[in-house]
Amino acid sequence: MPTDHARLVDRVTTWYDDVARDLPWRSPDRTPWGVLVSEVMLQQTPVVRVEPVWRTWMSRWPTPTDLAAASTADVLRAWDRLGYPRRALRLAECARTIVDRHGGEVPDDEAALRALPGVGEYTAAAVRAFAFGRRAVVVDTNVRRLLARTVAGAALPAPSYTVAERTLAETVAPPEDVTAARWAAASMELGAVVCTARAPRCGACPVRDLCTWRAAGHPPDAHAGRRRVQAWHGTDRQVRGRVMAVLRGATGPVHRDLLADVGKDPAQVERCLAGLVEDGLVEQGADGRYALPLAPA
DNA sequence: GACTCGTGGGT
DNA sequence: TACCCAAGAGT
Repeated sequence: MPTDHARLVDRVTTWYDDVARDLPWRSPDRTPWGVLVSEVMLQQTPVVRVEPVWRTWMSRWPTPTDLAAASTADVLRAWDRLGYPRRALRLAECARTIVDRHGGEVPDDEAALRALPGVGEYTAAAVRAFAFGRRAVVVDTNVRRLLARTVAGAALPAPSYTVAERTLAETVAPPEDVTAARWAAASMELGAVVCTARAPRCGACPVRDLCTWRAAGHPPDAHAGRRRVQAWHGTDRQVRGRVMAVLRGATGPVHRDLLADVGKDPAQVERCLAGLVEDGLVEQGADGRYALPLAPA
């Protein structure tokens, strides 16, 4: 099926050249560091929420050296409500690692990128493709869905990333650096704005005539009902989030009494505070009050 | 592999 | 309203 894959790549990349969103980390004057920051922020967080935070962040800490010197409290406040604040800690540690081991420059090879805190298979590939224009097999949730539909004929990919998907993505990715990098950006974009999870806009799709899922009459998700739903109400994550929101908004250390109402169960609040301290997101002073950590973690 | 980890908008 | 889901990583 190389011919079909080549047609898919050609159509999607041509479409992308016309309609790509004008995102700041795609600007011609972008830096590898700016790309890396965007990728970490975009992990599980929508573009619309990341963009303003990214702009402020890059203005304040334009290089890894700048971020490496920042206090943890400043980093966590700048992260604001992007969610999963441990990512912010990892990004700061990532900056320090880049300064210590790579002379302040974002590395461009796979192994060095993967060794950075907060950088996994996806992010390493994305940085190689988007920051350095290298061929990398970039597979995120958008690409998984796009390939599931167009090639595999399924409504949605399997709940967890499979070897078969990885192999398929490797096969579809074109061999040349420039084309592969374009395909990486274009396939993600199509999944994000047209081939969406809930209400795909097939009428606007440049490859609708090639789509196996469409040809099969849009069969329903075979994994429906077996997908684990993310619990939220009453969970530790909700309580942790409330604690972090209070501490971000506080000007100084906060007494435990002011944190009592973030959860119904005092034991849960206690457990969450201990976990946040353990994670390096919160510090408890000698007087017992809580605050965002001052020194770099 | 199964779990955990935030937040807010769309349907 | 309740649920779904978003450029994943680390344990």
